[in-house]
Amino acid sequence: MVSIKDVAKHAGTSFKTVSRVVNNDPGVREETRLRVQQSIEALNYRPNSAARMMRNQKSGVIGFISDEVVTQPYAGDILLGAQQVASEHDKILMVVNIEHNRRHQQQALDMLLERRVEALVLASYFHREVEVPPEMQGVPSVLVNCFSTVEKLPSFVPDDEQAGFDATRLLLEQGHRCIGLISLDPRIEAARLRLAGYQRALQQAEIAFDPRLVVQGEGRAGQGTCSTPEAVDSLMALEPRPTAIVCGKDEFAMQVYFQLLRFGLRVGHDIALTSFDNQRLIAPNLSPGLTTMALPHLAMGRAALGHLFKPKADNSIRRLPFSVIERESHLLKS
Amino acid sequence: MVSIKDVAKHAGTSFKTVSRVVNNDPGVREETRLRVQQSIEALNYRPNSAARMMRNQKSGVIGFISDEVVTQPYAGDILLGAQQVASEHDKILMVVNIEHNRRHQQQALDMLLERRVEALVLASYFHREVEVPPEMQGVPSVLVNCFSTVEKLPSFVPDDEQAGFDATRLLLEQGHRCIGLISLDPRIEAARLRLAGYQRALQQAEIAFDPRLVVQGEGRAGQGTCSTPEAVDSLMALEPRPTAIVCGKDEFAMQVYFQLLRFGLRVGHDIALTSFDNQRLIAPNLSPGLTTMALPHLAMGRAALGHLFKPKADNSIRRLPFSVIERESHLLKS
DNA sequence: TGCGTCATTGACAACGTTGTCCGGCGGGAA
DNA sequence: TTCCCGCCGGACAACGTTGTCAATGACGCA
Repeated sequence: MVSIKDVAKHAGTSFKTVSRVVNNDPGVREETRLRVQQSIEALNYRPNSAARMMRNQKSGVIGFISDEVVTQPYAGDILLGAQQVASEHDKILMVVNIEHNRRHQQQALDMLLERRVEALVLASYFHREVEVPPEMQGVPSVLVNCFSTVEKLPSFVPDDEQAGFDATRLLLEQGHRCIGLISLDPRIEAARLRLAGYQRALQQAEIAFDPRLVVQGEGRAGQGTCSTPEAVDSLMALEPRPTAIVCGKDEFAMQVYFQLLRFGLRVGHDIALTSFDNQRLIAPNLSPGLTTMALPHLAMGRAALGHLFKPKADNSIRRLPFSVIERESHLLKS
Repeated sequence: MVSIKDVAKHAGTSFKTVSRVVNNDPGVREETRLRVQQSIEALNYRPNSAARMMRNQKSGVIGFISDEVVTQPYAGDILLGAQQVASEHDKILMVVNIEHNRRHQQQALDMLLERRVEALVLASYFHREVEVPPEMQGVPSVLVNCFSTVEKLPSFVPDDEQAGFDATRLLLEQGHRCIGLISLDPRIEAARLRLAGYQRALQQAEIAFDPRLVVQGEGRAGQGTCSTPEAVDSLMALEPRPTAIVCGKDEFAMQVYFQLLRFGLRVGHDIALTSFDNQRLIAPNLSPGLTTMALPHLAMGRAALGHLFKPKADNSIRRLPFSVIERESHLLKS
C-alpha cells in the first residue's frame, strides 16, 4: 500500500509536508501544495485510517447493533435515519446484524469495542424490552425501538398508546360506536399499549368498554392458537355487529379485507377499518387504500443519534408519534 | 483506554508476555498465563484493533456498499447471506447505505478504502445495470443483484428468464392456453428477462405469442402512465378472455386480486395467478395464497462472498435460480 | 563439573500518521 | 551590513501491537 512517505518521495519533500497538505494545514507554499497534491493523485494515495486512529485516539465510528432491523421490511429506516445524522457529524456507522442469540451478540459487541467505537446504538425491529449487555455501560449508548427497565439508558420508541388512541378516534369521528379491535399477541409491548389507547379513546367518547370486541389475531389464546380470519369470524358473530375494526397491524388488515368478503362485506362500504404500520407493500395496494398509522422509524433513528451528540443526561424513554396516513378504508361510501 | 502495557504493569510482566497470552502463544508458563488473564479481566482490557491492523497490514474488513438494500423489504437478505459467509471466514462487513447520488457514493468508497477494506461488495436492491466506480478495480470486488457491461466483475443476479419460464409453465401445466402477462416497467432488467421466459414457455408449449396478452402494470406506455388496474381491465376486455395471468411482481398480483373482484372474478376459482418476489408481507396473506417465485436474495449474498474467498478468475455473470413457492393461486377450484 | 538444550521471558523495531520542536532561510528595519 | 522576525520544512516521538531475536535460568547428559 502506498504510504505518506511514498508520496513525499514522489513529490520531493519530507513526509511531514505531505501530512500538512493532507490535513489542510496553512504554512505550505502554494507551489509545494500543488506538487504534493499532484503526487497524491498520481499515486492514488489514501491516508491509512488505522494509523490516524491510533495517533488521534479516536475512531470516528459508532456501532449499530441491529436486531434484524436490516432484514425486516422498513425497520431499515431506523438505520437510514441514524446514518443520516451520523454522517452530519462526520461519524460513520458500523452496522452489525445479530441473530437472536447471546453468543452472536457478544461477538458483535467485542468486535465493536475492539474497534473503539465512540458510541453504541442497539436497535430492535419491533418494540420490545431488551437485556442490555453490561459492556454498553462503558460507552455512550442509546436504545432504538426497544427499552430496558433495569439499565437506565436513553430509549427512543414509538408512541403506541397514542397511535392506538388515534386509530380509534378516526373511527369514532366517523360516527362509529361499536368498534372491534383485532389485537397483536399480548406478549408484545405494542399490543398492550395500542389496546390502552383504544380504551382511552372509547372512554373519552363515553362508550363503555366491551371486552368481547377485542379479539386476538395471532398467538395463543385459550386452548390453542388463533388467527386473523377466526378473529373476524368471532367479531362478525357479535350482536350488534361492529361497524368498524381497528386492526393490530397491516397484515391483519389485509387478511380482514379477504375474510370480510366471505360475509359479503366490503371495506369502505359496509365496514370501516384502520390499522398500524403503513407497510408500503400492503397499505396502498389494498382497495380501498388502508388508513393506517405509520411507525416513526426514520425519526427514531435520527432522534437517537441526535441524542448522542447532545450532552443531555436525560435517560428517560422518549415516545415518538406515529403519522396518521389517511387513505379511504376508515370512510364509508355508499 | 487501557492498553497492553497497563495489563503488563498490573500482572507484573513485560507487555510482550501479555501479547503472547492474548494471541494464545504456547510458551507461556501456565501460572503466568493465568495471572495475565486475571489482569485482563480485572482491567477489562481489549486489544486495539487499529494497532493490530497497522502491525498486520490487514483490516479484516469487507466493504458492503448497499444501494438501498437495507431499506427495501427483504433485499436485506442479501446482506444477511453476505454477513454469514464473511463471519465464517473471520471477516467483518462494513455496511454503508448509499442514496442514489454520485457524491454520497464517492464518500462511502473513500471511507472504505481509507479503512483498507480487503474486498468490496456492491449490492443493489433491484436487478439492474450499474456504473462501477473505477476505485473498485483496485480491490477484489463483486456485484450482487446488479451487473456491468463495461467493467468485468463477477456478478450474482437472479435468473429472471428462468423464473419467467417457470411462472408461466406452472399455469400451462394446469391446462391454461390463454395466459396474460402484466409486466414491469420495461426499462427494468427483470421486465425484459421475465417476458423472455414467458415467451419461451409458450413456445415450448407450441402456443403462438399474442402481444395483446402482454400489458404493462406500471411506468409509461403510449401517451401517459399505466397502472395495474388498467392492465387488468384491458386483459379482461380481450376475446377470448385469458384464464390465467402472470403478474410481474407481488404488488401487481395484490392489486389484481382486487380489480378482478370488480369483474366478479375470484382468483383460484375463476382465474389463476402466478407472480414474482414472494414478498412475505403479501403472498401468504392473500386469499387464496399467492403462488410466486421467490428471489434468491440470501443465496446471492452467500454466493458473492463465497466467490471472494475462492480464487476463481471467472468474472462472468452467475444467474441464481428463484424458488417456486406454490400456494393456491395457480390452481382452480370449483 | 561443564556444556548443550529447552522453556520462558524481555528488548527492540516497525507499521503510518500527526503534534511538537527546532533549524534554516529570506526579507525588512536600524 | 547586521540583526531580528516570520515563514517554511524537517527530525523526532508517540499511539498499541506483534515478529524477531536475544537473554536468562533450569535441566539433562557426558
